[in-house]
Amino acid sequence: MPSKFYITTPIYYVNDRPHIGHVYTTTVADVVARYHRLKGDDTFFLTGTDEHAAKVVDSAAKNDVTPLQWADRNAKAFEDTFNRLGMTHNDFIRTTQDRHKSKVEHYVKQLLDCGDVYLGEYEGWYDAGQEEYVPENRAKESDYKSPINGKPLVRKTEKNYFFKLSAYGDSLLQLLGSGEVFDVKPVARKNEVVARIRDGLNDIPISRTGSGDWGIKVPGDDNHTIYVWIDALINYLSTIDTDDRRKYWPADVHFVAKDILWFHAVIWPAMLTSLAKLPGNEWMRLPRLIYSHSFWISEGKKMSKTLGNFIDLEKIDHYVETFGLDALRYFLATQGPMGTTDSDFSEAKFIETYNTDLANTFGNCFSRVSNMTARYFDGKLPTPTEEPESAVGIEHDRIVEQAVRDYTNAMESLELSKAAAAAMGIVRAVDSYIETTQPFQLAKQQDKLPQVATVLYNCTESLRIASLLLWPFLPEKVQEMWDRTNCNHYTEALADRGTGDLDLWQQWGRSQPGTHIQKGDPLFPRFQPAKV
RNA sequence: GGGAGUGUAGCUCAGUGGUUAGAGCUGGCCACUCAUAAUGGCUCGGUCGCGGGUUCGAAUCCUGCCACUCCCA
Repeated sequence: MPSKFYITTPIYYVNDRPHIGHVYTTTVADVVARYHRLKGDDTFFLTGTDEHAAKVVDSAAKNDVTPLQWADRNAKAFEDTFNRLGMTHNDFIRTTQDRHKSKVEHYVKQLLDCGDVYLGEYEGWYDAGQEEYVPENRAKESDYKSPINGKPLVRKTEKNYFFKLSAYGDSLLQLLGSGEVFDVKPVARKNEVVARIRDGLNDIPISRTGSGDWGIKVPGDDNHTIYVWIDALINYLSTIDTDDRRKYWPADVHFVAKDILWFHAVIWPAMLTSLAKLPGNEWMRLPRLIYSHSFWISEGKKMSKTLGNFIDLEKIDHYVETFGLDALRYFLATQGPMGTTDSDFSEAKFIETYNTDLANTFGNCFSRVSNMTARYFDGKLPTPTEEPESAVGIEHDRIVEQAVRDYTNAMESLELSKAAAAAMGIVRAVDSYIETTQPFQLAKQQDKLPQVATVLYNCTESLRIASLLLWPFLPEKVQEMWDRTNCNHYTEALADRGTGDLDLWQQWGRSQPGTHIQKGDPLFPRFQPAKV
């Protein structure tokens, strides 16, 4: 049954240049969003930029522009990058936009009015570079210097508005315990969160002073600016808090990297719980799932600019130019750090994945099947003369049915690697089926042509179904394949963030005999590493 | 300092008490030729980090050690 599906990436810190981390999270979210559109779900996929950090003001000053000009420039870099990489987000939210700021003011006002945000006093060790306080035990560990940049921490006392986080520990623990309405994945991350909540929650400051005009003021108190993290979290809600979009809430998945898990798994749901208590806000339920992935390392080592192994935009573009956009998507989605350990982005691994799965398996199998169709049946999909399984006693359509089930289950639980493997399994089964049935031998005997027809029909049908499952990972090349096999109606239905009908499309036997099948160039030319 | 994990074939990983520990990739051999030197089959390869314990029986449970990783508002 089609339903609504709302998926988000974090909004990205606008002072950064887009790099593999941003591209990874967004790609993974895009694969999942495309899967839901393929299924027919009314899908909303959100990404954007987080712009109110104080460092934006500094960078702008250094570059001799206004903060907003600086933010405009860098936000555009993210938007351009995601568009160029074929991301299908439905909206791109910027925290400097009025539509966001007005909502933030509104929600914070509500929290003030209900007493969950109050004026208090905070004293602690402040890391000016990171714009955050460092807890006492960690400050001591790092010798009262910034753990990030080594500059001395400052003892700072300030009046702050606080959010009553301490009031929400028990209800969060209870919700996480059942995992039914609100959950954190993977389980190891959830356990970390639960353990920390059990340690006890303190109220947290949600405002800062002295940030000039940059940021959103605390309603009714111009001396205080809403802490940038609070401002940022609200984007998930502010973007869809309109009459025509409210139906998308709650978010089905917030994809985040492990470094920002706490904000999403504790502070954000606590804020929402607080907001939802207020009349008219009953719809502000908690997000269903926070999914926290890990980091990429590069060529076996932590990425660093000095090591020269940083996967920046230039490097990403290089991979896209050399292997194609789909190859990058496939590599990120299937080899990436969806679990609790970091993954290694290495050129050798990239090439291996590309050649093994895309060139040798998917691309080659399509070539051999379409080529035989051209050779023996004049490029027209032949009419099968027997039941699918009777050709050689292999229940070929059953194999496909099982693979579709495995794929769907994996996708629903966000096991992208497993899902792709299930789709590839269909292709491997076709290769094996061809080996067993030997259509190229049978074709030498005129009276065996009906058998060849059945075999090729079964292969084509299997590949068609595999292509549907692979589309979220490989949209460009799959669409090219659909062009060549008269399946443009899929492309048309899915164009422009449209929706498909996987339940119907994946049914066996929907390919019409007589359909023209065009061989064409290899979908994924095998990559030959330059010999040294 | 406190807490939580991980350690299984060259590589990435699956396998939570029960026959000779598995998959994919890589290497080797064979077959095939429709296909992108592709595909298919076979095969090489592991004292399941190390030591103790529980058990008829442990990669799987307990414990000590070693190594690595992650989390600590």
